[in-house]
Amino acid sequence: MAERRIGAASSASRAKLVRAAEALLISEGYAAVTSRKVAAAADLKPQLVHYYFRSMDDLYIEVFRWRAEQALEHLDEVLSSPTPLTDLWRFSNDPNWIALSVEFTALANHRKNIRSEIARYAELFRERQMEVMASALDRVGFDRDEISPMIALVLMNALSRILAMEAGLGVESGHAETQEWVAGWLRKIEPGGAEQRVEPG
Amino acid sequence: MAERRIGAASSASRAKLVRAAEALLISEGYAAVTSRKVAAAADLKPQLVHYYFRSMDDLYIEVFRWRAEQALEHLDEVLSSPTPLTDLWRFSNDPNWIALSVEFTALANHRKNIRSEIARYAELFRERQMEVMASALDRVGFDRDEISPMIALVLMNALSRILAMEAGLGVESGHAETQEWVAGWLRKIEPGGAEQRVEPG
DNA sequence: GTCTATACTTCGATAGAC
DNA sequence: GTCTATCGAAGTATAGAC
Repeated sequence: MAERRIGAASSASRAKLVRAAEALLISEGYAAVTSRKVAAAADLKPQLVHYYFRSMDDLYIEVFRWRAEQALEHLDEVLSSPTPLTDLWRFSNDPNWIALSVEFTALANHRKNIRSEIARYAELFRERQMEVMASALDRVGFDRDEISPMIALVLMNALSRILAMEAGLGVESGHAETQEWVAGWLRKIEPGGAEQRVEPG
Repeated sequence: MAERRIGAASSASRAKLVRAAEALLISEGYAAVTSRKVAAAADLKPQLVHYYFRSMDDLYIEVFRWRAEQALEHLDEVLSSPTPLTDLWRFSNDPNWIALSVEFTALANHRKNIRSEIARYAELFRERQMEVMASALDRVGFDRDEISPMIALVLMNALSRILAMEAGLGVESGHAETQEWVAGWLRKIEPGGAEQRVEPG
């Protein structure tokens, strides 16, 4: 049978749908991202979702790609920041980004297409962030045999994500103490970033 | 209007539904946990789900409570283990537990009832795990001013969860190195647990 | 290229039979 | 106390009009 026609990638309606879907994903979760709700939020007819996207999964993937590309560009800026690690820490703490991550992780666990797309970008992120971490540690003169940039990166990433996720749930035990510990390290490595530190919690 | 009647908590059918729902949650995600699919997996009629649970959310919460209570009991056993930290690390790495965590975290972000239930248990877990961590560090004679048990706990928890989540997605950069780093610490603190270490990845 | 009318599937939930 | 018959709402997706 003939393939159903798909709307142009440059369409304004299409872009509206992607942005509406992202907002819904963050505020209500992937199960609430239905063709009807997305269309309503974009002020369009539900059937348009299926005209511009072959399936709902395709729409999810488009949302992810759009945001991931934005994040990669942001990482490029961070790389030339005077306080890259502090910026990196704050970036991983962004509530919207965390909410999206949770949704996509859940989705990815059960949809092969989405999983491979996320894995691809996750490797890109780690690669890009490694440049940031390695150059930051080098600049302060840390010995690579004592503190591995990769381990430091994975650690920082894990901490920021879990702290943000827990904070979103209202779990706070140990957060203040851990945030202060991280802040101490950041002050040591990037004295300039200290005063712009985000409040813990 | 009169409240709909709800089946007895001791019912065998009810228990079958909870277990079927958990299996579905892990294998297909919360969006796939519908009354019809749960009933089919439990070999019961779909309407029974609504007889035993006021809503689907109530069923999700019941699944969570059941598994969380099991986890708390497990933590009690770990507390008296010769290698508590190694056990804790392995526990947080359990793929089924991680999959459930991801699903419930996503659910909790958008459902107040579920969120408060998860937050409640998360605090209980941290409390119980703090006993494990503090006693383990004390036993080896670590100085609490140099290494805080709470920070060590949050760190270990964050690492194990993120590593397991990423591994589930197929993301592996830096994992071997980080796993080995953790294993090194565990060997230092719990020499007995080294040879039973789980393979990284 | 863009959008609408419509098909038909599956959902949560309740009222009522046993 | 247990289970079934059934409803109305909501879901994805396609075929066809403009």
